[in-house]
Amino acid sequence: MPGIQAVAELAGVSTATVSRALSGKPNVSQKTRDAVLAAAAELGYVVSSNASSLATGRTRNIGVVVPFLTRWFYASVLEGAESTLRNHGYDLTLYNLAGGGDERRSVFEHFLLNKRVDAVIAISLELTGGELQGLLSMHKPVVGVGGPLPGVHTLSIDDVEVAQLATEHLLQLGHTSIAHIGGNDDFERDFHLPTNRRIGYEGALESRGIPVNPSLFRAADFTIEGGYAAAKQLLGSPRERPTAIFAASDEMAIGAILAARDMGLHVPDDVSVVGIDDHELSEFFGLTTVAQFPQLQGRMAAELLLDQLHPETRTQGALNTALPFELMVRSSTARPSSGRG
Amino acid sequence: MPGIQAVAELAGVSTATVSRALSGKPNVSQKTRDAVLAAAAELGYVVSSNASSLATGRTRNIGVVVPFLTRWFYASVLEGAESTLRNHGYDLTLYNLAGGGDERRSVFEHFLLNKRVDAVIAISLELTGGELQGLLSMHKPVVGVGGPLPGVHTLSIDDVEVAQLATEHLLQLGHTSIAHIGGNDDFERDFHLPTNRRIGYEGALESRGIPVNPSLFRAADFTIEGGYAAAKQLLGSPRERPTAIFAASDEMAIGAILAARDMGLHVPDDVSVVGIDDHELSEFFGLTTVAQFPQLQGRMAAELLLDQLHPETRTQGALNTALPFELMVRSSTARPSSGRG
DNA sequence: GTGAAAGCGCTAACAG
DNA sequence: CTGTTAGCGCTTTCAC
Repeated sequence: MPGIQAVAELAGVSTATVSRALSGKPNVSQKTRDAVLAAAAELGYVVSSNASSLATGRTRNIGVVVPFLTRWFYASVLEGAESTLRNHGYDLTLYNLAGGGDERRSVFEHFLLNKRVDAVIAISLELTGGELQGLLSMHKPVVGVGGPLPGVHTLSIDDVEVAQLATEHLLQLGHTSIAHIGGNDDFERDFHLPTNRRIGYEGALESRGIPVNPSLFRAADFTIEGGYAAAKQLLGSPRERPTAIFAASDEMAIGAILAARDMGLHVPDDVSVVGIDDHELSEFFGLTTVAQFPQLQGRMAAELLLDQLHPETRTQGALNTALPFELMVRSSTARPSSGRG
Repeated sequence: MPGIQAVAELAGVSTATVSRALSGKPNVSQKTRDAVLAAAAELGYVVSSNASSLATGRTRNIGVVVPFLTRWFYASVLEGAESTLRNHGYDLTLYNLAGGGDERRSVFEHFLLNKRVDAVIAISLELTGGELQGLLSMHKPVVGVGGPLPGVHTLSIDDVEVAQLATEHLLQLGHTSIAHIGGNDDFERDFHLPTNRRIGYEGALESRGIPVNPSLFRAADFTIEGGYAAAKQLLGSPRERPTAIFAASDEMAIGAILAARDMGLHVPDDVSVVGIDDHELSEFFGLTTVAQFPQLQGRMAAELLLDQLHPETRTQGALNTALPFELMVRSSTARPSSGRG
């Protein structure tokens, strides 16, 4: 494991010059630079990032905190962030909060407890004032994904808008009896996502003069299983079986499709289903959905952060950036069949 | 951002004592230790892991390389590793190879290029001689999950055995016409997993004197979609429709269940289906499967590594540890119905 | 354009 | 049990 000294000796220059040459600093003659590069290559020299970090105060390592790892959505955001960061020469250290309980505190103390990261990306996590304070007081830029965070750059999708779009698609097809499978309270912490989507849904109905029917709402846990159970309730109602279901996530929407099938109902003839996400399984199920592009979200978060880390390139923008979304119409939605109510 | 010096002054001791007290070293009087702890708390002092790493040569950070992030299986292994590492005070830096192409080389050069990690966990990755060499020559312990790696501690499941168990379950129920949906060549790199599972399947058949019928085999890509397509082929055969399908993964098995349903076949009455993994969706689909416990695998890998990092506690074991697996019988398998062949 | 030297913040002998 | 003193391996003024 040769050090910078060894390279310096081999190249016949000082360690200072080696450092300059290797980090692409301007004040080095081409000739010297070549010699240093050759020497470094010959010895297989690699800088010690610790030593370098200690000297510069920057680690080229950023922390990413996620609430779950095994859900497709979060894994995708993470994937987007990881590849972008690595392409820029940054490492990513991962903190997963899924364990619950003390995990969270331990993670945030970890962050503060070791200045190993230059910055933090928080995915779908509503940081507390204290957590944010801690990070910012150590001059660690923070970027949030999923909702607004006071005083921090964030990226988020307009959940109200997205839900409205999904519902409008159903309305435009002619549905008037539209059920909604929303998120339950456990997910409210996460920027009130269930409430926002429900607001969008209700708003769309009301703007068409359709009264909101509370019995057409069910809360679930964003899983296929949860969506399945909720849909069974909804579709089993003998009196007011809806002709369409808008689920707050694709996984729940897929659960709804499976529930319909199990009840002998045909999608979309008997019931239309629309979700949100564009989950990897959605195409397979022919699910109409509002796509949000999690990998892109991860990438954008990483880029936003890198921007902040390199003020010379800084492109100062608004504090909260709106994320793109798009209605993907597939085969799970159609006009309500005339044969039924 | 107070340094160790500030704490030393406040506590009225030397920096060496602060260091000792804070890292729980034995030679410190209780009284002094308390004073130091108090001072550190008062100042909100946190060690600089860089400085510490530089001085000790150890980073308390370990690198984890995964081939994919968005597949439930890998995410689960990662989750297991992350939580146990963090519980032991280690950070995890993540390297995802899903991008393909140059990613892999860049990652391994990264590892060698910065001594930021103390060790590496490679998940379902058959490292090349060069990659291994590089790591080991820098004295970085490596633990592999998923298959044997020369000269390195590894954890792996006995794929032949697992496949045999799944197939035997079907045989014991009385099936004789058992199809197999295996993995395609893209997954061979990964410790020949498809081949091994196929060997187990064929071995089980042969030991019962049932000839292997090549037309009852289909290769797919481990996804629901792939399993669906393969199963359609298998079940659509007018002459030799199998009474059971053994899929090399739960996702493919779920695809098979959905295919059967779409063809109007009933599971398990018309066709039994068994998979491998115990995927998070398997219970929902009532899928009989051979569970392998990915989170546990991650945890065990982390523990094995920590063992190697702390030789004082070292429990030297075999180079390759067998991972547990277990048949979970649910409702997708039953005796072949007497009404059919 | 290049070298000398002073740290970055901590830990680990070595004394005492 | 505690303090002194070297570094760990690099970067960065400041001179030349």
